[in-house]
Amino acid sequence: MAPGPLSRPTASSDSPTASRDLHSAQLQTRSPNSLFVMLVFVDRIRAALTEATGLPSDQIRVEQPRDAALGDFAFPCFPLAKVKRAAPPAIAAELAGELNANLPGIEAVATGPYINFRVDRTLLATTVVESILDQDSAFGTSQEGAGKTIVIDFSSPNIAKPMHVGHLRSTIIGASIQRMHDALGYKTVGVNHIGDWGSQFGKLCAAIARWGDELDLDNDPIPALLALYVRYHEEEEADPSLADEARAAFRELESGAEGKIRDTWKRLTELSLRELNKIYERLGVSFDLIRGESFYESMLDQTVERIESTGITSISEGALVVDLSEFDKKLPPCLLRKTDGTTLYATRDFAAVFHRWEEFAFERCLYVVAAQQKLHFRQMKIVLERMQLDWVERVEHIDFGMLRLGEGKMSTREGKIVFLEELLDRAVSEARTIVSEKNPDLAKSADVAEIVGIGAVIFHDLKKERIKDVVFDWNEVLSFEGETGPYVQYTHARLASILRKAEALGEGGAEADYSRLDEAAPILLALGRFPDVIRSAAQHCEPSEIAQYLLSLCRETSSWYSRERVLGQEPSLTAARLSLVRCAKLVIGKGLQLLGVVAPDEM
RNA sequence: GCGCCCGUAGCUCAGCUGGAUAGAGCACCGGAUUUCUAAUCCGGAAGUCACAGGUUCGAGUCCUGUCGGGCGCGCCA
Repeated sequence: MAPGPLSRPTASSDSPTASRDLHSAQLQTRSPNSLFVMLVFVDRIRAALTEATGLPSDQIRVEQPRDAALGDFAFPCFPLAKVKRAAPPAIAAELAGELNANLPGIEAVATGPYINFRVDRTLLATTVVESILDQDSAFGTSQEGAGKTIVIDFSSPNIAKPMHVGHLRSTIIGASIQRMHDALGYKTVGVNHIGDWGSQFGKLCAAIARWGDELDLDNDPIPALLALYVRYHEEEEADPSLADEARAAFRELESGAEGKIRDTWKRLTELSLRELNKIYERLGVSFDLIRGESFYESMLDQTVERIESTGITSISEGALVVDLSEFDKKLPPCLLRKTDGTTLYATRDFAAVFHRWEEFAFERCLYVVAAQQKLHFRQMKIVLERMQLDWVERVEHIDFGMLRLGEGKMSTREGKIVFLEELLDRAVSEARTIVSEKNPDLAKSADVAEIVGIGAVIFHDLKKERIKDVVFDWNEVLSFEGETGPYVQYTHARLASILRKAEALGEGGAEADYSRLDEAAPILLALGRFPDVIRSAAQHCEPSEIAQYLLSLCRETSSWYSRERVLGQEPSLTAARLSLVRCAKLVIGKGLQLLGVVAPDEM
């Protein structure tokens, strides 16, 4: 491809989309009373501390001890040292006694300058397990976002180009952010702002006008289009008249005139969308709206007029711009119209954001777009600010790091590229090999291989903080051991297997004795944190928080079930452990679903 | 040149609004399977948290500077 940019340049050098159904059997957002389990304990501790210290409860920070052996929660006494004019360890020792009297079921122990709290194991197990079983699939969800709308612009590839690994990030991250907000009761609108407009399509239409007869667009059209695009670029260098032709074609397109150019463009869009959807389907991604830049075509004039009417525009070197240098000397101007009168990326983004505001009155409008475009969004926000729109703050660029293939940027032209389809195919094929090795008798092994292969790819992309750059490495993506998606899926499958066996053996009917789950305290504490994790991840738009949480939960769980046997114990013990298994499976499954990874019951 | 982002074990990464001896995975060494999937678990070895200052009772975490890497800087998207 061309050296050119993508619609929303992905984390590489090009860009495209997906959705949330397959996977998202959307979180049901019920249970308005859904208690944040750990909050039950933390609130009590905080209240007791308020009582004992006189500090306002919002100033009391209850944290987790470094070492879990110390306790479940901790309160550092340093801030009290000044007020009380005593050494922190002395304060801790003094407070511990008082706290113990006021916190039935929670033990307070002074350790140096800290007070560590340990919840009674039976109380912990009962509270967490019952809370989860009670809320079932609604566990972790809430209604805190009810009545608020979040618009999420993600994936947004350019049409007429193949999707490559660089397009994965926006798609996967955006879809996950949408699911997290769904879980919190927000109304979410996932928008695929596909790149179906701009001078590049002038080029493509001109190319088709010249050589289109040689094309077979019905079968596998994208590579053919790509070749055409590249050819146009090459010949353009020798013959500058091609550039004029392309410009003329885009001008005609943007004029709205019906005719050959417009027909060609329509056909391109349809063909491309069909291809894109194949990938989205495999990734389990869907959109509420597929609105390309062309959707805003009819609004461009009024958009420019609207900005002009606020008096902040000017003409610079023949182009219509908003000068930003008085705001920040370092900032280049924002271009709204080229010398030839046509619009730019920014113009269309303004049209889109105005339209979205009018349609949705969003709480937040998130742009899941590569960090490379920081300047673009910064300029956009400053223009909105200068227009004195009071909703500027709701517009946020959710940026993420670039994906590179070893040296330098990806370049379709130079063949330095990994196509998305190839990546998915290889991952699935690798999964197929491993499935047949590890579990030759598995019934639906082909389905499982698809789930595991794709799961590995998605999880790999989401486990790191999104701002970090990624150097693409086949060995890393195709790894199914250690901190990977398949590891989490495997943990889920084994828990499912235990439940299946219990069912078959008719075990678990007895009344559970939760006092027997003390060995599982780390798991219970982790399970109880889940609702908080979702909330935090959504607020930060950071799927890696969920991925990291799942890894640590799975570590605890795997370690536990390698030590403790569930089936065939005393009935009350088996029942208690089965309940724990049920809870862990539920949370792991739900966490994976938020990431867009399918949780298999067997693999 | 200017601006933004990143810099934690050999490699890839965690480390919540600054808090108690910096945690995982991979790779390496050594163990665990007549019982719920060994895609697993347990143990060992491995770090001057890029460097230098500063703020603080306390800094991997905040501030400044330096170095290294990435990205961006008007008629592309």
